[in-house]
Amino acid sequence: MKPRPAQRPRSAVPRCERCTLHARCLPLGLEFDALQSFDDIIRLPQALKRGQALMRQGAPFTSLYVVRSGSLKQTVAQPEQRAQVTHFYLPGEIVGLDAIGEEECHGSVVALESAFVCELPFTRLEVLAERLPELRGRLYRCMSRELRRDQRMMCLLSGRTADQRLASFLLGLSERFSSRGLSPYRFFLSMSRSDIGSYLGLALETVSRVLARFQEQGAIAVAGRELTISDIEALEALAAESTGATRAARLFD
Amino acid sequence: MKPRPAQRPRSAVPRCERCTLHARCLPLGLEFDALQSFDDIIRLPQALKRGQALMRQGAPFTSLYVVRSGSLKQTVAQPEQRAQVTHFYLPGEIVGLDAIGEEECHGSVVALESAFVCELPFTRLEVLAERLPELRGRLYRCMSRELRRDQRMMCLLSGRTADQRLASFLLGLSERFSSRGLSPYRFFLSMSRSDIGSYLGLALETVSRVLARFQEQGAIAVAGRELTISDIEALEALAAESTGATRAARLFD
DNA sequence: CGTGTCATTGATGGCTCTCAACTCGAGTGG
DNA sequence: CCACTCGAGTTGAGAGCCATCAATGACACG
Repeated sequence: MKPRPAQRPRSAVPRCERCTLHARCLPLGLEFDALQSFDDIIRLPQALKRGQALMRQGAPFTSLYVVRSGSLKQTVAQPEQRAQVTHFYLPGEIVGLDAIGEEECHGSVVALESAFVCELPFTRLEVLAERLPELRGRLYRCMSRELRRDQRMMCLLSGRTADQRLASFLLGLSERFSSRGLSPYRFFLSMSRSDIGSYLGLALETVSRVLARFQEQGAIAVAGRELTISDIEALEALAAESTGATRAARLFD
Repeated sequence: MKPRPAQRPRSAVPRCERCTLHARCLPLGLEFDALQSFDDIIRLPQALKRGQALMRQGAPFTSLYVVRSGSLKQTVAQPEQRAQVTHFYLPGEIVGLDAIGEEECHGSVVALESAFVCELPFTRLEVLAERLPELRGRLYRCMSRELRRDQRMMCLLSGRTADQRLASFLLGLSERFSSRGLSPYRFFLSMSRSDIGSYLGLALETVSRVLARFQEQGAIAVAGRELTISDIEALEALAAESTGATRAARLFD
């Protein structure tokens, strides 16, 4: 509520080198002086409350954002369709890569809980990239990694059962939390069942039912949005196994 | 069959400025002398026969390719799953964006028919991009456009019926052919029903059935792989309409 | 003219959506 | 402190879409 009184001095000048996310963020691998330049273009960390929008679909695109803490979701509304969740963003991940080169934001991005983001005005980033080959490389890599991520998602959505989708989703979250130094076995689902369903192409009731079944089977324990993976191997089996008639997955050619 | 005897002199030195795809290709918007540099790094157009692989999943990544003629498909095999078609490439489109910054190719890319591709060795492209800001911008734009394309695909795959997927697919192809100067109403499907099914997350039998039904309804006419769109508005309606209980698509927020 | 691939068509079963009722907890106001 | 409201989540029953299995037809290739 109160407008952060004495906290300002510390965050007034963002310091990437001091950021705990440094190892996972965009400027990874930049030289010291390059990092200084990077600091110069970053805007003050921005606080978002739960439900607050970071960008709105169709609004002019100006900046990329790096999640510093909290989590967000991207939703895309297409004509004649209901809006769908297309992405969840965790700390260290970059929001807005899909709008580069466009005038408008491709989707709306909303905070799922209290969150902080660092703003990277894209025009300044481009100027900086002009003289920092490593930064260009990082950008390319981030984008192509996201392309691969989306393609895995497409594979998941086409022709996998609800069990497989949900198991893969949980394992993916587990891995992302793990690589951020958090527990891979116990974490908080900041998104609703409805969000998960929209993201995975399932009805929210199905999400609820499958989670309950996973719990019966002893693979996980869920209590509201608190999730514990009790048997990760069982979960991996659930993610991999085919519809029942697991006919040898043809990995031909 | 015969190894192109007298044709070589013309294609020996590729000339982007003369290429009929110039308006749709990567170097669009480059100045004349920049275009010259671009010509320098392009390798001889490469011919592919139907079924021949341009890249194989897991092989070292070295180059991007631009499709000059013909069409290709990308397939991605994931552990414990059957391989899936993730992309169809038409003339002017770039193959390999999802492997940038990686050591390995992300998926296999195979020619669906006789095809020509221009090779762009990535290291040389990077060097060139160093001094051509427009080229960097083009690359970013291509990648973010593909990100948006993938996200539309994800929306299509999650929660749309077979009819909607197939109608959207055909409309998408129509538009891509159209923007290449070909007829939007009559074109050749170089991919098999099985490929389409894999791409759309449907069984090949379903693809066949739905196409037959679209024909009954008078929206299209199919004869093998020759496709004619006879009523594009009907097709658009099929792509848009919801499962039957079209409850108002909530475009809230 | 066999052979294989691709495509079509039919019958059946199952996964998941939809509709609906209910529980639970938080926030609000009396 | 309690009743009320609202949203999120759970659970149940039925229907529908689509995958699967299977057989047949079309076509190219050698």
